[in-house]
Amino acid sequence: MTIYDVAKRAGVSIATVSKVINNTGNMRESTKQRVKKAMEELNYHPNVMASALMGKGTKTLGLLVPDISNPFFSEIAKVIEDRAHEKGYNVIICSTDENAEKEKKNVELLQSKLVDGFIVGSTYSDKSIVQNLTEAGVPVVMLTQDDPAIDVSQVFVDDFKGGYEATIHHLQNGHHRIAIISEQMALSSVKRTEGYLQALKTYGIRPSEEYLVKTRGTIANGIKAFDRLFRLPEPPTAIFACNDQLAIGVMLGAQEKGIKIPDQLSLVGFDDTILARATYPRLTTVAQPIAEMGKTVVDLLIDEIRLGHSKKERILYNPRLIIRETTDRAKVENI
Amino acid sequence: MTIYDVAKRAGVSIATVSKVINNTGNMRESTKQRVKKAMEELNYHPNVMASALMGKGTKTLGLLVPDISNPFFSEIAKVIEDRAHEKGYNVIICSTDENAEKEKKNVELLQSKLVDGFIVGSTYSDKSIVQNLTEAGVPVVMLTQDDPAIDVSQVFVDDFKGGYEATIHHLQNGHHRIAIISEQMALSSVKRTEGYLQALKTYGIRPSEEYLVKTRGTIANGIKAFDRLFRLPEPPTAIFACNDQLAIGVMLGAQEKGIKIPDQLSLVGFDDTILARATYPRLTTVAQPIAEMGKTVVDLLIDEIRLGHSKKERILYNPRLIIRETTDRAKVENI
DNA sequence: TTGTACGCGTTATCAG
DNA sequence: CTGATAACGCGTACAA
Repeated sequence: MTIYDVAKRAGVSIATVSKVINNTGNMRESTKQRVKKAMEELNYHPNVMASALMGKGTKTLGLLVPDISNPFFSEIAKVIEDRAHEKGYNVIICSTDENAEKEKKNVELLQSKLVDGFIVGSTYSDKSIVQNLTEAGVPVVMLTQDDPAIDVSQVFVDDFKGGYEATIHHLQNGHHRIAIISEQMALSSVKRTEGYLQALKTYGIRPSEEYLVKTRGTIANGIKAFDRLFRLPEPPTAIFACNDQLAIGVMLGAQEKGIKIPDQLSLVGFDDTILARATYPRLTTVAQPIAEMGKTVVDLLIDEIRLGHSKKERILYNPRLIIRETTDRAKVENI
Repeated sequence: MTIYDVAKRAGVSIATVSKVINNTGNMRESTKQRVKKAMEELNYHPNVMASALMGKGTKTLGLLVPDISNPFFSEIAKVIEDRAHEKGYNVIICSTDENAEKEKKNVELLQSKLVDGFIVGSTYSDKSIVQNLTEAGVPVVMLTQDDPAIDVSQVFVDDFKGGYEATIHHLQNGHHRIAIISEQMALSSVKRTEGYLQALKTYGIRPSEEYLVKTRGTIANGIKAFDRLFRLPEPPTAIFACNDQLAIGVMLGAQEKGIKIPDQLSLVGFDDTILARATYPRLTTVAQPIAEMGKTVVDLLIDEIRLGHSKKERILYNPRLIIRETTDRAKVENI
C-alpha cells in the first residue's frame, strides 16, 4: 500500500501518483482518473510519517497535560480536540504526570517530528522542555501557565485574582480561620496562594503556616489534607481548595467525619469542572472559561504553525466566582 | 544533536557512536568514555523517529478512546499510563470521538510506525480499523469491547450481566416501569440492553419501545433523555443509565424538574467513576474494575509486543452492582 | 575502528 | 505529459 503499488496498478510511475496526490503539475485527465481509481481500489492512504520526513506537516497537535484523570484537563482536552478537528488537525495527548525530566524528554523528542506544534499544559518546575522546543523552532503555546520568563504564547486565567476572590468570599461570610490547599507542583497554585494571602492581608489577618497545605491535586490528597487540617487544635472554618478535585476530597473527608458543609465548614474550589455541579451540596468554585481557553489555545497554535513564527501573545482570562451551596454566611462563635 | 555531532566532538566515526549507544561490538575503553562524555556534553538523546524508521520499537503505546472527557475513559487512561510507565513505556492518547472513518484512519495510520502497539477502547461499528492493524502485524488489544468476530486479545466486563443485575435491582425494589438510556455507538451498550431485556423477561414484563432511548453518552444527552422520558404519558419510575455521565444528566434533569431521587425516581448508572461518589444522593451503579482492567490490558499488550504474536486471550471481568442512595424500595402506587 | 550502503515512503527536480 | 532518480534524516550493519 505505497505509491509504488498504486503506480503499478495504474500503469504509471510513482512520480505521477505523487502529482495526483498533491495536485501539482499537469497531466491528461484520463491518467489522473486512472490513478485515482487505483488509489481507491487499493484503499491507499499516504503515509504520514514519510511526508513528515520530507518536512511536511502532520496536521497533528501534541497536548501535554499533567494528569488526564483530572476533569479540568480531560474537559479542556475535549474542547481542544473538537476545535482542532474543526480546523483539520488531530491531537494526541500525553499525560506527563510529574515524573519530570525523563518522561517528558522522551515524550517531546518523540513528538518533535510527529506533531506540528505543542500545547503545553503541564506543570513543570523545569522549563527547559518548552525552551528546547522553541529553540528547535517547534511551535509551542502554553496553557494554564503564566510565566513571563518564557517567550511563547500563553493562555491562562488570572490565578491571583481567582485566589483573591475565593478568599474574599470566605472573609465576607465572616470567616477568619481560612485554610488553603494548594497544588505543590503548579505554578498556578502559587499565584492562587498569593491571592489568598493578599485577601487575608486586606482584612488584617495574619496567615497561619498551619493553614497552608501543599500537596498533589488529587481527590485522595484532598481527603488527607482535610484530615490533617481537622486534627489541628484550631481547625479552619473555611477552606479554599486550589482545584475541584481537592475540594471533592475535602467534602468526602468531611462527610466521613460527620462535618456538615456549609454549616460547619465553608468550601470553595477552583476550575468549575463537572464535579462542581454534580456534588451535593453543589460546590462554590472559581470558574475558568474552559471552552474559550481551549479554543483560543488551538487557534493560537495553528496560527503560529501557519505563520511560521510565534506572535507571543499572552492572553489572560478572567476567573469567575460561582457561588453555589458549599459556602454560606458563617456561624462562627469564637472571635 | 545527531550522532554526527557526537562523533565529531568525540573525534570518532558515527559507527563508533552507534556502538556505544547500543552496547555492541568492542572498542577501547578510553574511546567509549570519550564518546559518552561527548553525549553528555551535548545532551544527546537518540532520535526515536530514526530508530522507529529502522524498525526498532518506540516504547510507546497508543490508546484510542471514544471520549476522553468521559471520566471512565480518563480514569482508565490514567491507570494505563501508570502501568505502562512502570514497564518503561509511554502512552499517547487519541480521543477519536465518533467521527468514524476519516479521523480514525488518520489516527491509526499515523501511529502505525510510531507506536509499538495499540489499546483500542473506541466504540466503532466499523471494525476495519482493528482488522487492518492486526493484518499489518501491529499488536492490538481491545478494551471494553467484546467482539468474538475480531481475532485479538480483549479485556472487558460482562456487560450483559451488568445490565441484567442493574435491572433486577430495580425490579426487586418493586419497579415495573423501567427505562434504559443506552449509548447508541457502543457495543457494550447493546449487551447491557440485552441484559436489561432479559431481566424484564424473567419478571414477565413486556419491554416498551418508549422506555428505550438511545443517545450519545454525555451528561447533556442524559438531561435530554430524562426530559423525553418524563414527557411520556406514563413516565418510568426507574431508569438504568448505561453510563455514569448519562446518570448524572438524569439527576440534573430531575433536580431541575423538582423530581426527587430516589423517592420519585430510582436510578442506576454504570462504570462507578468518581462521579458516582461525588453526587448527592450517591449513585447506585455497576462498577467496572477499572484498575485491574487497565493493568491487564497493558500487560497483555506488552506481552504481545515482546512475544511478537497475539495470545488472543479474552479476559472477562465481573461487574459489581454497588448500591448507594439513588435506588430505594419503591413506593409505586399503580399496579 | 571506520566508511558507507541501506532502509522507510514520500516529494521534487530534471530529462525524455 | 511522464518517468527516473536524487534527496529527506538518522540510524544500523556489514565490509574493509
